[in-house]
Amino acid sequence: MNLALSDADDAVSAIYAQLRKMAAGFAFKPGERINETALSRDLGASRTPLREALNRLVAEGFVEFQAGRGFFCRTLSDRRIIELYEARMAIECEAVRQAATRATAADLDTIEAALDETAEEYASCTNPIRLMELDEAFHMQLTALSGNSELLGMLTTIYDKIRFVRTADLRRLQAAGRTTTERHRTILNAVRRRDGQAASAAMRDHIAHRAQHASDAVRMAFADLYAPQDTDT
Amino acid sequence: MNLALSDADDAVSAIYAQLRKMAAGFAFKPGERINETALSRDLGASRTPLREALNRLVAEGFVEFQAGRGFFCRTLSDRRIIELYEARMAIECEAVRQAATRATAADLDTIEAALDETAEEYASCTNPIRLMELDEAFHMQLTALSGNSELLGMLTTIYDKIRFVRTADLRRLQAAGRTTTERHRTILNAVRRRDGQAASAAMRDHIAHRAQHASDAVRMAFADLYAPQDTDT
DNA sequence: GCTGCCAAAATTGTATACAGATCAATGCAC
DNA sequence: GTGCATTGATCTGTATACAATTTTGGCAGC
Repeated sequence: MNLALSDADDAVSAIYAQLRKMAAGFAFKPGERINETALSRDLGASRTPLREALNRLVAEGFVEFQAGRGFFCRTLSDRRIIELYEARMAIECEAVRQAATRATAADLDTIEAALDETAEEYASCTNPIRLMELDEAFHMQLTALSGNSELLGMLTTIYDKIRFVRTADLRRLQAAGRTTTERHRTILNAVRRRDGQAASAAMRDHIAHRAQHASDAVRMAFADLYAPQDTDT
Repeated sequence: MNLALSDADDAVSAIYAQLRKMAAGFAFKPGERINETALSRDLGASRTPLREALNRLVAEGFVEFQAGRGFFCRTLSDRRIIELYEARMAIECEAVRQAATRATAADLDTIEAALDETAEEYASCTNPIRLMELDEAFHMQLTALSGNSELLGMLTTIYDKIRFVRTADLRRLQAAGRTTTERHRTILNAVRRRDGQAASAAMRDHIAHRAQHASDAVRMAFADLYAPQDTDT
C-alpha cells in the first residue's frame, strides 16, 4: 500500500493527497457526481492529472467510476461500514499480536506516556475532531509496532474510510460520559506482558464493542453531513 | 476494495485488468521502467487511458511512480513478501472466524466437494500453475464465506502480489512429496464445528508454515523470472 | 400533474501536441 | 582505461481540442 500520503513533489500525488483528504471528510456527498472541469479549476490543474489522481482513489474505493458518466463519491451504507470494522479487526488484532513479540519496552513507554498525557484532555474534550485524533493516534501507533508496513497502510485506508462514522461514534460515547482510555490500557498491558493472544482478544473485544454502535453512528454521521445545508431531506 | 476485476465495458478498466494480470505475473521485471509509448501501442490505446490505468495500479502497490521518471514495476523483496504473508494471516484468520458463524452447511459442502474432487489431481499435478489455481481456489472460496467483500477484495490483491512466490513454494512442497490438502481439511472441519477459534488457529498455523519457506520461495521465483532469458545474474 | 420526446448545453473520453526533463552515447581530458 | 561534460534522442507531464455521450430543460400530449 501507498504510505507516502504526504504531498510528494509531483503534481498528481499532490492532487491525490488533497482529494483523499476531501474524500475522507466527505467534501463530496455520497453518490454525488464529481465534476472534473469544476474540480480541476478549483485545484488549479487541468483535467489530465486530476483524472489520474481520481483513478488512484478508484483503486482504493474512495471514488467509484461509471463508464461514460464519470467519477462519483462512494456511498455510505451500514453494510459496508460493518465490513470495514471487521477488516479493522482483522488487521489490528494481527498487528497487536505481532507487536507483542516485536515491540521494544521503549516503544511501549512512548505510547503509554502519550496515553497518560492525553487522558485528561480526552475525558474533557468537546471537539469531536480532536477526540478522534487522539483515539486514532493510539491505534495507528500500536499497529506501527507490528513493524509491518502493509498492515499499517491497509489500516490507514480503512481509517480514512470510516473516520466520519467513528467521529460520530466517539462523540456519542463521550456524551454518555465514557471513554476508550481504559480499554486502550488493557490492550497495551497485554502487549507489555508479551501476551499476543490476550492483546489480540482485548483488541477484538474493543473493536466489536464499537462495531455494535456503528449503525447508529452512521445515522449520526449522515445527519452531520447534511445538517449544515438543510435539516430535512 | 475493487472487486470488479472482470473487464468492464470501459476502456480504462479493461486496460487496468490486463495490466494487473501482467503485473501479477511479472510480465514487467522488478524495478523495470514501464515505457508508456511502447505499452500504449501494444495495448492499442493512447497514453492518456494507459496512464489512468497505471495510476490505479500505483494505488494498489503493483507499480511505483517516480516524479519525472515515470512508472516502474514493483520490486520483490523478502521483507515485503513476509509482510504480505502476515497480512494474509490477518485477513484469512478473521475471515474464517466469521465464516464459522455465517457459512451454511451447503456452502461448506460445496467447498468440501471441490476438495474431494481435486485431491487426486492435486497430489499428482505437475503443472505449478494448475497447482496454484487449486490451492488458491480453496482459500478464496473459504474467505468468501465470511460474507465480507472488503476482506475478499484485500485478499485478492495480496494473492495477486504473492502468486509468483506461492507458485514456486507449492512446486517445491509437492516436489518433496507433500500437499496442503490435509491442512485444508483441518481448517474446513473446524468451520463445520462452528469453532471459529480453532479454524482461525488452524489457518494461522497453515499460513505460518508456508511463510517459513517464503524466503527460499522468493529465490526460486527470482530464478524462474530470469531463467528464460539467462541462467545467471 | 405526469410522461415522453427533442434539442441545446454540459460533460466525459481520448488522441495529440509540445514543453521540459531524463537518459544514452559520444568525445575529451586526464 | 576511467571519469566527466555535452548534446542529441527519447520519454514524461500536462494542457488542449474535439468527438461522443449524457444530462437538462422545455414543450406537447395524455
